[in-house]
Amino acid sequence: MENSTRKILVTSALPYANGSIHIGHLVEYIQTDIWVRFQKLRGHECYYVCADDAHGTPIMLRAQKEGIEPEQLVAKFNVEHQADFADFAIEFDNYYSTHSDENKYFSQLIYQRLTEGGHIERRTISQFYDPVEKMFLPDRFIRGECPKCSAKDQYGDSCEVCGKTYNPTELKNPTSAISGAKPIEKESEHLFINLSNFESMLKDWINSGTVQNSIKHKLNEWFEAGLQSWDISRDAPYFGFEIPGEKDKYFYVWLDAPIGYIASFKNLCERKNLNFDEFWQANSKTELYHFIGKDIVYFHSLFWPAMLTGSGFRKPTSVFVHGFLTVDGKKMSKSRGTFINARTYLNHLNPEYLRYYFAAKLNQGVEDVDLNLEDFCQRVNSDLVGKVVNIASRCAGFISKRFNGKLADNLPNQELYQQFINAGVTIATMYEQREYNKTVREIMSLADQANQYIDEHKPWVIAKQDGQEQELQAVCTQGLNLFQILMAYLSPILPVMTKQVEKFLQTTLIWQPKPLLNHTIQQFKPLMKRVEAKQVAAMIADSTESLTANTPSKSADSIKEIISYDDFAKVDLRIARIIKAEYVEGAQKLLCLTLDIGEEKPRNVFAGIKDAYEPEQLVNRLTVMVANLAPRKMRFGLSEGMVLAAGPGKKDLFILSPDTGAQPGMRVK
RNA sequence: GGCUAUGUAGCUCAGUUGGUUAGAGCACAGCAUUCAUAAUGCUGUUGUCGGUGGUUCAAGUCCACCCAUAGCCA
Repeated sequence: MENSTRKILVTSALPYANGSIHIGHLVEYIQTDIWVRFQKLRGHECYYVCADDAHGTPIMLRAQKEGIEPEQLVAKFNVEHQADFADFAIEFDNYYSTHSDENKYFSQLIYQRLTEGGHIERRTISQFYDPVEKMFLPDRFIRGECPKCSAKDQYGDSCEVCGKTYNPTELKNPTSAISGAKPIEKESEHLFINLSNFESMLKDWINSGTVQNSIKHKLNEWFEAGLQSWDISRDAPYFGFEIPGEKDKYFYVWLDAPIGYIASFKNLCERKNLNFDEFWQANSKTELYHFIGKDIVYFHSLFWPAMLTGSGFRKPTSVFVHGFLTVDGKKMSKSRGTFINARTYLNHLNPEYLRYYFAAKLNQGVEDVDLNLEDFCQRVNSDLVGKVVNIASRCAGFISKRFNGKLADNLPNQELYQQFINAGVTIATMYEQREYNKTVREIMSLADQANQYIDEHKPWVIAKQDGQEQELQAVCTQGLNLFQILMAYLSPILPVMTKQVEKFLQTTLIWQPKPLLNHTIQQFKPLMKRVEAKQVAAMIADSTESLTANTPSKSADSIKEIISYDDFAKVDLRIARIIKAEYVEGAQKLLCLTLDIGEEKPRNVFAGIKDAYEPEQLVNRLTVMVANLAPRKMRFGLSEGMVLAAGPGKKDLFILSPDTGAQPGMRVK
């Protein structure tokens, strides 16, 4: 380990601004955050930047569906993401968005330099085009029958049934997932980065220890297959940055996404007055690391270094690839309740349980990480509560009660203290190499030693002997000082508990602290509660539930969990008279209903029942509506509630009718 | 389908270039202890090392094939 101060820039992959953060994402952010906190703790100059990945077709379409501008959608998720990260104690130096001025500037600059360097080529390609929505369709938005096994309703790139990969144009009976229309093939000129220009540079770079071995193998395999040019343009309509000098062409989201690392850092530099060039110029002496998942290796170890080199910037020092998260040995699943959103977790459990558990499992490899829920409870409880916190808990009582919070003025076992300090060398190496599982094992074996020390000296026996006060104070002082070192080593993993410990010990934890002697500490308060299996069960139930609410399944719809009357009473249902029903221009499924529920002004509600009812069938009918549902802005106007209907959908939808005698505005209860 | 990983005790994982009776933590059992959030200490049980075949004096470790799981195929 170098003694001099290193200058390090670290990134995590940019989460897509189209959905919530879930515990799978958190593996990476927690892994990165621990590494960054470790570097900072050791006195290095380290910056951790990230951003939302805000561009692309899915975001454009989702915003359209919600009837808002993509900027609004992206802004909403930015706030949500930042709140989730903050609550998991993930501490970015800057969290930004790829939809920013800085990113636009760097995207255009890099493109311009690549053009000048002769790395951009043009080619006309033929793609599926949705004639209704008037847009080219990304593979994921085309559905059809698999050309090989004829499985129905498959994506445009591969078949989930037989695993075959193909081009969307090979699908049988293709339809647009957006409009349902039959797509037509249409030609368009696209821009490509000529990757083969960078082949020898990439080979050298990849074979010089920048990625883990298994990733190197994978990349070499791609080299053998031959590098193809990379399509970096998309046609309008597209949410992204326009390509300078082109008409209706935008940068593909994957071009400006990694540039977001640069942009976010630039933004930080301006706020903190840092030297941008020192970190990004071609011959930079600083270190640059990207933490990513194994699914995006391609972008970060081929395209990205090529883009950087071709535009006169430095390349990453290393790309650190990790595996995916499984829960109880299986892929996260919504139906099993193991697709757990960050916020759902936070509603039930302490974030540091997860930070610790991931740390206890993570290594520098690319294998998947398994969250075994039973193991999670046992591990957290026995390691953190039973071993580590217990050391403080069993010593602090004596110090408070018998010595008024004052520690002894010397350590009875200097040697043991020094042994703990010496272990820091190994622990630091393990942190540096991202072998957190080894770090944790090492720290826990120290915790075992500390407990053995206390057990050997039996303060509870000494406490009952007259004239042994000094001995009692000394043993407890030793125990608490060993605890101090353990917490210092754990502080990158447990930053929140670290703060509580600093308050308790009345000190600031540094990497290898001096013993606290002749020093007054505060009364001990429990630093961490045990995880209870029922909390985990509640979290799983919660995750399972949110699914049934979002995607009603056609078959075997099971009854949801029992709710209280109070929960039910929150829904204000009213009898409504449909005074007007009309088609909505441009809408696939909607009818616009005007509803009288006895209010001064009738309500305007959009209902997805166009296939099931003609407007004239509905006029003057009574039905039931949810009157206190938050109004929702849709592409066609504001919907002020919803009418209730049963059935699987399309033609099979049946709205409710009250019995004769009910009047508009009556409460349904 | 091709490729890349992974598969070791009930659970989570270590096992260096092949070398004696295969390890750790958790869980479990017994004993001790009662300072501590029933926490801690000591002792102990547990394995056809995914399967089959092969190379070798010797294979968890190398080779081939197969099975399972995950990812990638721009």
